[in-house]
Amino acid sequence: MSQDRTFDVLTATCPSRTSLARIANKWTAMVVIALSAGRMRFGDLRAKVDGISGKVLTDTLRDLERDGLVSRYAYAEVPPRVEYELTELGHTLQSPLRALGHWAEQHIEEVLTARESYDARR
Amino acid sequence: MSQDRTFDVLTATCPSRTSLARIANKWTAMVVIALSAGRMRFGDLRAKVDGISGKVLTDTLRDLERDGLVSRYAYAEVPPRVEYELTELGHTLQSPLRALGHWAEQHIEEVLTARESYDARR
DNA sequence: CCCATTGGTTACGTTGAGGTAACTGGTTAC
DNA sequence: GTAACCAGTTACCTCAACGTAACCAATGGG
Repeated sequence: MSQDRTFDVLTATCPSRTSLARIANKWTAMVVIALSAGRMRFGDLRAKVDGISGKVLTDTLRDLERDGLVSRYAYAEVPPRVEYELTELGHTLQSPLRALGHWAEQHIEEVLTARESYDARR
Repeated sequence: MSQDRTFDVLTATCPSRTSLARIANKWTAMVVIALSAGRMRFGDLRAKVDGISGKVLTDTLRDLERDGLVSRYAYAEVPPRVEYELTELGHTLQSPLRALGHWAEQHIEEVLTARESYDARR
C-alpha cells in the first residue's frame, strides 16, 4: 500500500516512462478532457475534440482502451453505434490532465508575450 | 483578473492549443520535472533525464525558453558552460507536470496489467 | 608543438506520427 | 435503384520528431 520508490519516469528503462509517453500527449489530453463530460459516442467525441482526424481518434482511443483508461461499448446496430467512457483508472487521470488544459488556457497570454519578445530578440 | 472564458484547448484554432501541444509532451514533462530540483547545467540535466539525446534536449530547452518557462544563462568560458532554471511562469507548470509523472509511477502496474489482458484478448 | 579534453550546437539521415481519401456494412428514406 | 447514415479500416503520402556523429574553441598535459 505504501509508496515503493521502485518506479522513476526519469530512468530510461523504467516501464513508467512508456506510460508517461502516452499520457503526456496532446491528443490523449484532449480526449480525456472531452470524456470528462461523461460517456460519449465516437461522432460526438470527434466533434468535441475539434480538428482531430478519424484515424488519430481511433488510434488514441484504442491505446487508451489497451491501457485500461477507457471502456468501449459497441452496439451491433446499423448504422453502428459505439460509446466510450473513462474507466475508474481513467478518472484518476482526469484531474492532472484537466490541470494541464487549464494551465494552457490561463497562461496562454503570458506565453504569447514571451514568444514575441523572444522572436524579436533574434 | 477574473477568468475570461475566452480560451478553450478543445477548439482547433484557439492559441491555447499550441501551448497545450508543447506542455503535453513527454520530453517537456521530464525536463520540467528534472528542473524542479533547481538551476542546473546542460550536462547535469542531460544525465538526469536519462536517455535524452543532446539534440532533443537542446530543442526542448529552446522551446521552453521561447515560451518563457525557462531561463538560459550562458558563460563565455571554454569549455562552454550554460545553466538553465525554471522561470516564475515555469514554476506554475511544475506541479501539474509532476502530478503527471507521479500518476505514471503510481499506476504503471495497473496499466501493465490492463495491457496484458487486452493483448491476450486478441 | 600537438593533441586530447569539454559542453553545446548543427548537419544529416532515418523513423514514425499523423492527414486524406476511398471503401465497408445493412437499413431507411427518396 | 440509389443515396445517406456511422464507425471504423486500409493504403498512401508528407512532414515533423528523433538519433548519430561531426564540429567548435581555449586550455592543460605530454
